[in-house]
Amino acid sequence: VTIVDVARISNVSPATVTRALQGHPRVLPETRLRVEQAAQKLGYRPDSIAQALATGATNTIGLLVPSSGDTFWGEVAAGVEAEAAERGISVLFANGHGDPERQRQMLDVFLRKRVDAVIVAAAAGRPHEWLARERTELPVVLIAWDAAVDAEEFARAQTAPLERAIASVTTLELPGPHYAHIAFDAMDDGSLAAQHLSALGHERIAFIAGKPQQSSLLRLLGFRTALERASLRPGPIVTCEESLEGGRQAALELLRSHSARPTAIVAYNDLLAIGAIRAAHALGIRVPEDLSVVGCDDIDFAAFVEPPLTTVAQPRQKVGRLAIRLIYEQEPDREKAVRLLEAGTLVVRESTASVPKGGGAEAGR
Amino acid sequence: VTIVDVARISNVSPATVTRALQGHPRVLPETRLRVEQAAQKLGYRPDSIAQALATGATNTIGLLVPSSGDTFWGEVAAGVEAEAAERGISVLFANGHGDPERQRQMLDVFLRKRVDAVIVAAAAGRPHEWLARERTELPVVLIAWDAAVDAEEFARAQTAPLERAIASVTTLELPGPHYAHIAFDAMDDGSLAAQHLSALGHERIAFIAGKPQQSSLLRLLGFRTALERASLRPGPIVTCEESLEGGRQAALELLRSHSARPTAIVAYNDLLAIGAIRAAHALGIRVPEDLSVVGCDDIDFAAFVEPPLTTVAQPRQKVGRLAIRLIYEQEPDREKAVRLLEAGTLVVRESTASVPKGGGAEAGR
DNA sequence: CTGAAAGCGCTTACAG
DNA sequence: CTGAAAGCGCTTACAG
Repeated sequence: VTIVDVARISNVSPATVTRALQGHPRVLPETRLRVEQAAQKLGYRPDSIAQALATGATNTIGLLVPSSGDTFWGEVAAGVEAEAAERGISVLFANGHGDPERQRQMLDVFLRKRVDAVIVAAAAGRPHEWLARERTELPVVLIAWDAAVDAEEFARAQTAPLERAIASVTTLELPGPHYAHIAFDAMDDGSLAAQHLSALGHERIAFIAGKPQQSSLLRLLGFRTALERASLRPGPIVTCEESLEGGRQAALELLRSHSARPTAIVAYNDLLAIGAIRAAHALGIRVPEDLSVVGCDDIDFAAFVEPPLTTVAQPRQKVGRLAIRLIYEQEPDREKAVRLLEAGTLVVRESTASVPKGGGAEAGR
Repeated sequence: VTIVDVARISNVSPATVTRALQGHPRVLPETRLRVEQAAQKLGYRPDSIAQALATGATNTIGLLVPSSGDTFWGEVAAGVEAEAAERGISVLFANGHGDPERQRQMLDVFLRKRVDAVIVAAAAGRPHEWLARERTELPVVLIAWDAAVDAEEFARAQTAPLERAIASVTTLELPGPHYAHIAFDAMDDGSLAAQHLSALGHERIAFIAGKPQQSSLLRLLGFRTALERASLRPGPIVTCEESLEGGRQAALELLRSHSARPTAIVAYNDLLAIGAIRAAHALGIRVPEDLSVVGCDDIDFAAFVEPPLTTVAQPRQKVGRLAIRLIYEQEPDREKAVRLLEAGTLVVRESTASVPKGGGAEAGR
């Protein structure tokens, strides 16, 4: 059943059917009614494909995630979908599997499907490079692009004077002009975590860092900033693989040391934090009585471990919604890169407590 | 850049461009080359929208999930996406929020976007009813439709003779003809769990059931079947709200009872199982030394609780992939409802162990 | 207020 | 092997 069926039944031309159904002002109320009834009766459903071809807009966006079946990106996707649905926009969904080549292929599919725009979450590689190769004017919004930083730079940021370290990281942040970027405020995450601990009276606070990526570096820098603000010297900083096991190993190293043992640990993310808690358990160190641990991200099971993990939650849904708003509300001034920084919020659970009596370090001696 | 641009540059008609690019056999190798080079040079990307309008196939399917940002359905979605991507099919993604009306709306969008088929995961309500109202021939495959059963029936199945109970549930199972249905084999899940425990020597095994839904009922019936096979009488069966807290309450009830305390519990799902473990901890009952607990689903954090949970994992990705295969490989004999039952697999972790010495019940006396 | 016509970018019989 | 033509189902100036 097409528009001409409706036209025939209601004794008007197809053009009038379009106008009537779209609420075009200059249509006789009576003919509008006739058309609507005919459409209703026939169960007419305008063909979006034909509409898209005629108008040039598909009312569809492409969403590229780095991995699905993951709660974190799943929720970002949920935010995208929800905001899109409210506006009558559909979302084409694809998984880049963290692989730049794969990502490019999916982008190509999106391009051919003539999406209105594409949202790329946690783009692999350097988006401005592979996007440029596609030769397209398609609006792109990046979510949480996390650039790799080289190992040297990473090491330097751990010890370099704070201001200089921050300055050098900041220059890396932009994924290039022309692309809007919505990022989680990683530096603020690190600050929130450290500040929470210093407010609890901790003075020896260690940091477990992850891969040499901007986000890890920024959280570390935020951590350093908060401590400096509290006139505290940062405790030991260790790097590890981003897994439960990595966190466990790192914490073991931190907690076994004979010199002043930290009374608190900030981990780059929740997985590392949970690993650290396991390490503490294994050494007979109680959490939070002897050691406080704070993670970052508030992944799904952060609330389910023992003890439930204090962490910094990211506004995942919000960031997804924002991306859609950016696409459909923003003046398309593509020369100026848009950049939005979204702050996380501290979620206090049971893995943190006031500093143990006597400063806590003694307990380890 | 359209097909006519390519045609002009390569000195052929648009029709020939189509043929050349599609690998149509009857094209002079030389002209094919010319066309390909022109396309390449211009960065020509055939417009899928136009193709869809001309051919009638969009190479796109619609996927409706009950909630996104959930690992379980996220993984089913990942399976769908992966299998689709391998076939060059795109997936339009929408969230029904478990609301039948909402679901219908999204289906309508899919219909207008002329998807080749739609996959509905965990459909809310009675799919054959609301699907019928859409007056469409669109192929539909349902994944894991879980029908509500009325409370009486639910109660009856706990006590009725096994064979009869099974028979009565089975009649409810089909979501109607015309719709393919891929389901997790819930009865087998329950059997696997119970069988694992009886093999460990447990004889007093309780069951914590969830909402009055088919899946809960079937797992219970599977549980009963396995016990009967092992010549064991089922332990107490309690029902509760499907949450951590619900599981905790139910277990409290089970474990506090002065009469013979169960040495093992099968819970309808992992959440309930984890709640049950918390209850045991609170009562000073050790898991798995004094009490074995097995869950079902293998949700993300099942491996992260203390102790890591023994559970029955569902083939989530597989089920997603299967749905796509059904759509693109199946002979479309729409009169015969296709129904696939996918079995889960037991994942043994640390919440189960051999029955405590002396039968265990004594421990509670 | 309404209609006839052209067009969106492709594909596919039908000829040759 | 290749081209001209018609068609997919809508929309939108352009007339009237």
